[in-house]
Amino acid sequence: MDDFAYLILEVVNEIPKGKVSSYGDIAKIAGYPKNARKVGKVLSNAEFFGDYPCHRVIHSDGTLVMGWDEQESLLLEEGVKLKPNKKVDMKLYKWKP
DNA sequence: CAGTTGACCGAAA
DNA sequence: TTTTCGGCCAACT
Repeated sequence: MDDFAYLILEVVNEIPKGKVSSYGDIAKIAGYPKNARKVGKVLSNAEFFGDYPCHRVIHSDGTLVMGWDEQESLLLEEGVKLKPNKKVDMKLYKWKP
């Protein structure tokens, strides 16, 4: 567990139910605006560190993360509605601190 | 030690 | 609108 991962997980943990955010935004909030890619890596292992709502983190465009199978179901379970094109409605669900 | 890769992003074509 | 490209940085080969 390094400091970077800790910051990321803190931010992710602050996302309220029914809201989502993007990797880039989270990286920015954490203080590492360029490390968006690493955020993905950390979140992939986030479960190992503890229970975090990493499924609430999506692409900046609102599309679900590529290469991830459970995210859609998890979001629906949280109450986040998806458009027919499998995209999250950022207008309503984009989380801004 | 050098080259790829990745749950990415934003701008440009 | 979709595709391409460059940039960023840690981990892996």
